[in-house]
Formats: sequence, C-alpha cells, structure tokens
Amino acid sequence: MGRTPCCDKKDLKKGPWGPEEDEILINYIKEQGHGSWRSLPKLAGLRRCGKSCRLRWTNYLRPDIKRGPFTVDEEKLVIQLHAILGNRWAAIAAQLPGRTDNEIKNLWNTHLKKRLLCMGLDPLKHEPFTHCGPTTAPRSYSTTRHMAQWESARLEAEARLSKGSLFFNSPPPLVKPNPDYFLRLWNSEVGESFRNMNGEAKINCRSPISSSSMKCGSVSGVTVDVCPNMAGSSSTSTTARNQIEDAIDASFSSFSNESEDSSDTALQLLLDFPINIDMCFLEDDTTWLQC
DNA sequence: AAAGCCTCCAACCGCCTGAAG
DNA sequence: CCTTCAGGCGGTTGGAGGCTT
Repeated sequence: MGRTPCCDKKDLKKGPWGPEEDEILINYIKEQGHGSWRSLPKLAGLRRCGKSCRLRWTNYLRPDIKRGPFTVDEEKLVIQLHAILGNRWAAIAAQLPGRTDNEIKNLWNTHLKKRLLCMGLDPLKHEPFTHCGPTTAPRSYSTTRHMAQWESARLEAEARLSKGSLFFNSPPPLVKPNPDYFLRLWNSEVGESFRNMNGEAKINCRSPISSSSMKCGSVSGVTVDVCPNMAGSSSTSTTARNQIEDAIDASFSSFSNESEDSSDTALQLLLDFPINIDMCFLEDDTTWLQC
C-alpha cells in the first residue's frame, strides 16, 4: 500500500553543495526540467535526496534569482507584507520577484526584526510594546502609530471574516475563507495605492460613498474611495458606514457561494480603516542604529 | 596575533497537505 | 477508506567570515 520510499538515506551526501554538484544539477534541469524531484538525483547522478536538490535549485541556482542586498523599497515591501501576512514567507516572496522565501526569512530574522525592535515595535504584531516608554523620537511615535493602525485593520478584518463565516455558513459546512485574500487585496489597486503612497498618502473608506474622488475598488456595487487626506476619517458618516457594512454583509452572503468574492470582501473589510504608515525610518539609518 | 564573540545565510529538520496506491 | 509519499513551507541550526578586545 502507498508509494515506495522516496530514497534510501544511506550514501546520501549532506551539507554544503560543491560547484560540481551545482553544475550537474543546473545542466540536468536545463536539459530535462526538474520533473519529479524524487527521481532527479538518481537520473542526474547526484548523491543527494530530492528535497535537497529542490531546495538548492529554488533557493540558490534558479536563473531568475536576484542576488545581492535588498533595496530599501524591497525592505519596505517585506515589512508591509509581513504586517498583512505574518510569517508566510512564501507568500511574501511571491510578491518580490527574484527573491526566495528563505532569503526573505533571513532578511527578516537578521535585519528587519531588529529594526522594528529598535523602533519600539513588536515584530510579531507590528504594534508598539505596551511597556514602551516615551524614549523614542517623535518620528518613531509616528511610525509606531501607523504600524499599529495597519495591524488593527488587519486584525479586525480577520475578526469580521470569522464572524461572517459563522453567521452565514453554519450549517451547512463552513466556507473556508480564501487564505490569500489579503494577498489578493495587496495585489489590488488598493494595495498599489498603499505601496505607492508617500508619507501622508492615505486610504480612507469612511468617506461618503460614490463620491467623485478617485475610485480604488468596489464591493457589491458599493464604490470605495481614496481620499487625499485623513480629514475625512474623523467625520465618518453613519449612513455611509452603514451602507458599507450592508455591502460587507451582502458580500458575506455571496461569499458562501462564490469563493472568488472573498477578495472583494476582504478588500472592503480592510478598506474600512484609515491607513497611514510612514516607514521613512528604513531610509534613516541613524535612528535605529542608535539602539 | 589570537581568542572570543557576533552576524549572516545556506542547508537541514520536521510538520502539514494533497495525491497516489 | 486508510496508509504512505512528494512537495511545500516555516523554524532552526551550524559553520564561515568578520569584528572586537
């Protein structure tokens, strides 16, 4: 029953790859494609297990891998995506062409995590430590607040999705929320707005619906707007908000029937919060280097 | 000069999920 | 339906090289 064992582990080499092994693997994959990783080492004449070959190829030998240090923009992107996706390195890597999950994981563990810690942010939650005293510079306060806002948006959206799933989908069986809905959101125009914003750019969806301002997305026919500043967020229209929440509810209903709608739902959920993240600290080494 | 410490990152380990038998 | 495996993923490790004392 079942399959035959992948490979007997005796006589298999472990540890760092040599140049000859790399060459064999590259040449084989160029000519044959990797096919089944399980059978590749034997066919290619390598004394490695398939898993090791796959790892070596995907993390190091692949021709489309971008070597060299991460740019500031890439680091920003990693932090932003980590705030949304958490430690889903593969998902984050998918948004950075040429970078591997391993590379991003290493970047996070060796650089970015420390920087966030230095800025008084919990790298897991992207929010300030509760015991954090007023020892950071004013600019750090701003960064901290922005990161916390982003995380708040994410957490509440997740909570609402959970609530929605329970409300609309039991019984019959719960609809599994699309695990990549934040990723899809990130890839939407909203994500682009977020990525492109510079300093004070904002995404605010508490403003009146269907206004003439720039449209950034829609859910169930409800238009969501990008506003030029944060002023609108403090003058939330209850009616408008109710309309948005109705749209969310409507989305949840259709969500149970059509999984593709989940991205729109998540989009709306996340858009329901003002976002204002300033990550200038990445460009200003002096701040975190003083830690 | 050298010992000790630190940082970085390639590679391994173990777990999970979906597919094969 | 159950067992086993391949592939994929995130967490962790260990060695090489750099830095400090």
